[in-house]
Order: sequence, then structure tokens, then C-alpha cells
Amino acid sequence: MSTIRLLLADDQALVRGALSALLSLEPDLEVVVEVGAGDEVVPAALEHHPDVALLDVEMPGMDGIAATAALRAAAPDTRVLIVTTFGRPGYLRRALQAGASGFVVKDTPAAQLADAVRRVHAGLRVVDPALATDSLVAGESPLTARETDVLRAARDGSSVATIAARLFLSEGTVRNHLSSAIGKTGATNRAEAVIAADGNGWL
Amino acid sequence: MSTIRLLLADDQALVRGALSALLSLEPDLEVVVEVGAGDEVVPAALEHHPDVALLDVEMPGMDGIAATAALRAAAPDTRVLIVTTFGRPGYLRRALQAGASGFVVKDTPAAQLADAVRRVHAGLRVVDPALATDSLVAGESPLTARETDVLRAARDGSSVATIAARLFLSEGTVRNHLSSAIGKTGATNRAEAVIAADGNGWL
DNA sequence: ACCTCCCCATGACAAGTGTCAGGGCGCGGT
DNA sequence: ACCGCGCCCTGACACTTGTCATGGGGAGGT
Repeated sequence: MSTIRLLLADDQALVRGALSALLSLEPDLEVVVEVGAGDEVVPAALEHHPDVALLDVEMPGMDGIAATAALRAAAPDTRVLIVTTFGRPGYLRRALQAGASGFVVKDTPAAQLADAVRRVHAGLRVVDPALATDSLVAGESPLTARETDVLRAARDGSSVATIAARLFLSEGTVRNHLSSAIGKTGATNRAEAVIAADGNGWL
Repeated sequence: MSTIRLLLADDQALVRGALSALLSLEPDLEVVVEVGAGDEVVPAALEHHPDVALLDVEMPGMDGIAATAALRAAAPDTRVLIVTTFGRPGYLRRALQAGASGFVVKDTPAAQLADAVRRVHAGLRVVDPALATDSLVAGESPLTARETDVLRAARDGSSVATIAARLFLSEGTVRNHLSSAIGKTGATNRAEAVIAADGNGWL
């Protein structure tokens, strides 16, 4: 049986190189290509035909979730394993919806990573069990599209006026959306709502 | 000449293991102990006498800066190389003040890490050049102790009343400190001030 | 002794924010 | 045809927030 060919995507070069070194210790695994941005994933996959792609969620250009969807469409034979820092419940759900076969957070023991890769390659699903339950309780985002937009625009501390200008809305509308989002997130406050929604991976 | 003995501290097990694998590829480097929390650094160092300690800044328990200071006091022969995700200017300055010999961000090429370790071991200082200039322009925190406290308490989106209660201050005083911090950070707004100060590593 | 800076506080005003009731438009499902 | 829901808007009200003037107390430097 031949080796499992891997694509590695992470924006931090040091982590990327380190993971590559770690995985290369396994005789049945081989890193065939490394990239540092989401939009390099598909071209690299088309050129090197990896069996499994390890993607970080936080990346410049295109994030790991979008890259997953793009990769599934362009190279359906390549399975996707998400490897990320943050165990945001929403990330897991969205990653699986986008077609990922596995989801591992970066504080799982190093020894398990190679196993996860092999399982994904074998067609199994790999999901952090603790995270899976969190994902169920947190569920899907209760926010409407517009509420999400407005909240996202509020992340940098912008005022209502600025948000309204950026989204071409009236200030009153922005405040209504914010108020509604605050209610849905159980916050009392714009800043709290942003933190809550972001923590659940809803933004 | 014998090998350089390394201590590795990072809260993400996967990254820790991966860095260990990467460094172990170098014949002159040897990872003798790995820890996942800041307060485990000193005990581990006392037991294993590493030549160089690689510390992450963001860690549970004690952060990498505090761990650096503690390590310098407890084991002066061990040199410290900070390896961190965020190139916050304030981090660099505070790390060097705490006695670190080097400062590397995680998106530097993997090949350079081993070099950085060797230089630190040789007694040289290793500092990301781009970061060094940023650190100069950003400089030291202009915030007073109290302003820092208040801003830190405001990070989670708390209201003035909550902050005041938590810090045993009057609401008016909290607002004065906030207003002053907003002015100093060039923000127009509490949320912006938090982001700006945090981005500079002042919190 | 004096000055400066930080700390804490008060009171008052203007601006920004969160909430609510109301109404119009469009879309999809019963 | 009707209803529910998301979206956009208005106007009004109460509350929070940011700013400013002002003042007292303490620590440190000249």
C-alpha cells in the first residue's frame, strides 16, 4: 500500500513546518505540498492530488471553511481534515456542512493527529467528542443574515453611524438589528453580543 | 560539543508536539521536556536544566512573560526564546525587559527557528526586525495603572456600573479613566480603545 | 516648599445607544 | 388569499456613555 499524500494549509509558517515535520515522522504519511493562504489550497490540490488536506480555519484570503467547500467542488477525491486553534461550536458545524471529514483542535495530543489523518483517509469521520456536544447545545446561529452583517461590522468598535454608512442603511435600522441581535445572544450590550456571537463562531 | 537541551512550553499540545518534531530533526538540538502551562515552566527547568527555553506568550496559569521573569530568577543559566502567535509590540518590549534573549513570531519560516535557538544559546539576541521597529514606534504604554485596570475590565463588554463595582470605584471615576484612555489611544470609543490597547500589548 | 502627576470623586451636559411601537415591501408556504 | 418572517424605515423615550470643569489627597522630584 502506498503512502497517504497530504496537503498542509496554515498561515503560520512555523506551525506549518512543525506539523510537516511531525507528520513526516510517520512512514505511511507524506506531505506533498504546503500553503499559507486559503486561496492557494485549490490550485495546490489540483497540481499535487493529495489524499487528505489539513486546513486551518483562520487564514488570510479565504478561510478554512470556504476553502473546504471549494476543495470539495474542485477535487472531490481529496478529503478534508480541519485543524484549528479555536473550538468554536459554529466552526465545527459549518465545517461539516462544507464537506469536511474531520475536525481536530490544536490542543489534542500530537500522537493522535496521525491517527486522525489515517481515519479520514479511510473514509471515517473524526470529530472531537467534547466539541461535538458543545456544538449541539450551541446549535445553529439564531441570527438573521442582516443581524450577522451588522454585528460583524460592529466588531471593530464602530459607532452606529459608521456601521450605517458602511452598510448603506439608516441608523435606526442598524440599531434595530443590533437590538435584536443583543436579545438573541442573551447580551445586554453591543460589545457582549459581539463577543458571544464570535465565540460561537456565528460571525 | 554536546547537544543544546531545550524546554518547550506551549498550551496547544499539537503545536508543542509538532515543534518538538521539527527541532528534533536537527542533530545538535534535543527537546528534554515539554510543558503546557506557564506555571510548569520553572519546576520543569529546575529538574531538567535546559540550555534554552522556548516559551509561548499565551498560556494558561502564568503567561510567557511572567514565566520568563520567574525562569530568569530561578535558573539564570537557561536562556529564553519567546515564540508567539501575536507580534504585539508591547509583548516584545515586556519580554525583553523580563529577560528574554529572543523573540520570534510563529509566521517566520520554519527553517529559521533552529538558527534562532542556536543564536540564543550562543548568547546573542534574536529579534524579528520588522517587529523591533513597530515596537519602537508604539513604545511603552501611555496608560496609567488605573486606566489599564479599567480598560482590562472593559474587555468583556461590561457596563460602567459593572466595572465600577468590580474595581470598587465610583461610576464617575471609571468614566474619567475610560475617557482618558480613549484619548490616549486615539480612539473615539471604549471598544476601539480596548482593541487598540490590546493590539499593542498594553493590557 | 513647590510643582507635577496620578488617583478618586462630584455634577452637569451632549452625544450615543438600546428599546419599543408603528408601518411598508417582498418572499415562501398553507 | 392569507400568514409569517425577514428586511427596511421612522419617531420617540429612557438610559448609558464620553467629556469637561472642579476639587481634594498622596507620592515623588527640584
